[in-house]
This record gives sequence, C-alpha cells and structure tokens, in this order.
Amino acid sequence: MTERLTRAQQRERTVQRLLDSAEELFAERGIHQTSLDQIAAAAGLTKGAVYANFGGKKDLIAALLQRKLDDDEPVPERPSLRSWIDTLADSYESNVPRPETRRFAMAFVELWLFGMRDEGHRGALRDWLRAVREHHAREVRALGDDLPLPAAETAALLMALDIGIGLQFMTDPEAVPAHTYTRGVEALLGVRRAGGSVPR
Amino acid sequence: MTERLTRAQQRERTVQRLLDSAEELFAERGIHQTSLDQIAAAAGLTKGAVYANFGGKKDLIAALLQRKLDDDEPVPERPSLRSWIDTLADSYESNVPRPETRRFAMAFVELWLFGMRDEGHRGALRDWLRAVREHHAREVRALGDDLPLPAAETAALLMALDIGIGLQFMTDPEAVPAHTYTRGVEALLGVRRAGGSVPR
DNA sequence: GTATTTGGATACCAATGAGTATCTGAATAC
DNA sequence: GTATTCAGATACTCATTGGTATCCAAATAC
Repeated sequence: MTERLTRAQQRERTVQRLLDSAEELFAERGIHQTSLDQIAAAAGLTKGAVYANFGGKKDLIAALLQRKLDDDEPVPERPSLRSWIDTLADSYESNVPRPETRRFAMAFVELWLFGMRDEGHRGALRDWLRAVREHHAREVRALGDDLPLPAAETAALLMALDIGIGLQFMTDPEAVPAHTYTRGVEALLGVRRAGGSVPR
Repeated sequence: MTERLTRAQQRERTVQRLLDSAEELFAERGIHQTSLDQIAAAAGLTKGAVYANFGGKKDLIAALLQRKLDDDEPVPERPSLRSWIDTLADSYESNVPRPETRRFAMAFVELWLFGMRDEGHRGALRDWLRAVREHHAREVRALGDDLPLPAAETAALLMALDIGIGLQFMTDPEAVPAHTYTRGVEALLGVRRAGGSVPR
C-alpha cells in the first residue's frame, strides 16, 4: 500500500503537507491562534516534523509566503475587451461561492498583516503583490493600448477592486450584488454600457 | 492639579482610555498579540480596570467595534462633481502619509478578521461597513443622478478602491502613485479626462 | 460623620504554546 | 550486512496570558 519513497521525496512531501495544513489553519483561525501542534497534527505529523523542516514558526510562514510567490499564474491570451471582461466576471462569480476562495482571502489578509508588521517578511509580501499586479498588467496590455489608463495603474485598480469588493462581499454578501464587481471593471476599462440603465 | 470627577465621569474616562489604548495596540501588534496587561498599562491602569469595565477581552473588542460604529461622519454638502473629486483626492493625499491613517487601516483589518471569525461580532462589523457605505452613497447621491451606476453600487466600489489601493500602497508605496486612486474614482464616476494622456 | 458601594490594584491559577533535548527506526553509505 | 545519518516522535521547559479572587481607598448615600 505505502509507496517506497526516497528520503528527499519524503522530506519534500512532509514540507508540502505542513505548508498546506498551515495555510488552511491560518485562514480558518488566524496565524497567531494556530499552534505548531495543530499544524503538525492536521498534517498527520508532530511538532518534531516542523522543527526538522523549518527554523520555527516564523520560518514556516516565510516559506508559505515564498511558495505562493513561486507558483506562477496561467499565461494570458489575447482576447477582445468584451470577452476578457466576461471571462473575468464569470471567473469572479464562479469563484465567489467556493469555500476555497474565502480561505484564500482570509489567508491573504493574515499574511498581509503579518508581513506589514515583520520587517523580515515585508519583502516577500511586496514581491508577491507585485507579481500579481504584473500579471494583471500583462493581461491588460494584451487588450490593446486604447485604454483610459496606463496598464500598470489599471492593474493596481483592478486588484484594488478585487480585494475591496471581496472584503465587503465576505462581510455582507447581500450588500454587494455579484455584478457590482463587473460594473467596476467596466468603468475602469472605460467601457460604457449600452443604455443608461443597468441591465442583467 | 487633579480634577475632581464624579464616579460616572471617572468610569467613562477609563473606558475611553482603555479603548484608545486597545485600538492603538491592536493596530500596532495585532489583537491576539496584545495582552490585556499591555492594554491596561498603556492606559496607565491595570488589568483590574479592564475586568471592572468589560466582560473580558472579547467584550472589549466588541465595545471597540461599537464605538467606531457610533462616531458619525461629517455631513456631506452639495458640491460639483469635479470639486468633490478634488476634495476626495486631496483628502486621500493628505491622509496617506499620516501615521494615524496607517494605524486606522491596520486596526480595521484586525477587526475585520476578528469579526469574520467570531459569529457574535459579525453583526457589528457588517453594520459598520454598511454605515460607511451608506455615508458614501449619500455623498454620491448629492452629486446628481446622471452617474453611470446607482449610488449604492458606486459607494461599494469607492470603498473597495479605498481599501484595495490602501492595502497596496501600504505594502509598496512606490508601486501605487498617489494619483492612481483619483484616476480610479474618476473612472467609477464616469469622468473622462481631457486628452487621452495622463497629465498632472 | 458613618456606612456602603464600587472602580481599580494585587496576587494568584490553570492552560497554552514556542522552543529544546533526547530518542528511535528507517533509509543511505560502504 | 553493518555503520551511519537523519526525519520525525516524545517528553520536557519556561514564559505568557486570560481569567478569578481578594483587597483597598475614594466616592456616594444617609
């Protein structure tokens, strides 16, 4: 039943398991309300495994931040403005109800707070956000150059909408109808809706 | 030197002092990394004062959230679209460098996370965000009714920009030029800048 | 003035959690 | 096959912290 694994494989597997458990628990309960024992237990291990693979709690958090930085996003294509917005909207609406999305958002906020306070982790946080922004900017540039704002600024604004609408939606779903995000994206990209009214 | 205070006054004063200290420490170090001893000490008191005035740590947090809910914002006037945007932009740019602003933002995020996880505090968090949104909506309505989106949605989007740009700026000031927020607001309100380029 | 209430201080407790020291069994080296 | 290494388990420690019990002195009641 149990596969025979080489040492390096075994090690890598436990590292990833620990990081997975940590990310989930950090999102659920918060970084400082999560003990190393809990993280290890959730991964089917003990605290010994944590100290065998990480320098301590802070180091584990750093590794988590780093792992997020490392997994690269899918490559953008070259769609029309309209279809890109539709894709974005669909993706937003299909992601919103998934528990995974909530977890990701909570973990993001946890890591943001942690990075804001810990000088040593600040850099990783900054790089991560830059990478996401850069990814958005590339997508925006692929849309053409007749947009109202420079791609870099548009990217920052799109990300702001994502974060800001997300926070509000999570707190109070009814207060932020699903199409609000889409309307915001359209406005930022300079798209005028046909007719003054608000369809859909 | 010391004023003679009635009991109720004394009590109210210590309550406010404790809340002030708590808010500052929560912003600086985080809710769960701040002990009641630290809060009390920062207010020149001891833990006894906390338990004499609050049910416990959670209750103190609830009171903090409640106090935020209670202090009402200044009343909006009825300016032109352009002047309102300028006011908003000026206010943004003058607030951004103030340490107070950072503290408020960090405290907000702390309270948001706490409220998201604690069912009992969720309501206060929701009400608080609703109040801010409603305030924005009133301002937006005062601008007239020829805006691209309904006031309620515009309000949510403006708040999203505020939060989202703020988070990014705090992490990486150079990455988000000051005018980005203003450009975003203009876009949401349907203002076209004269000339396709980006002046200032 | 005396009695009583009570805001707040002090001393304590039990629980928790990060970090350490030590040990063990399986994987590698030879 | 034997020796060695090392990932991970186990069993501590020591500091911290929320909460409680008790006490005191100033403010109120009469």
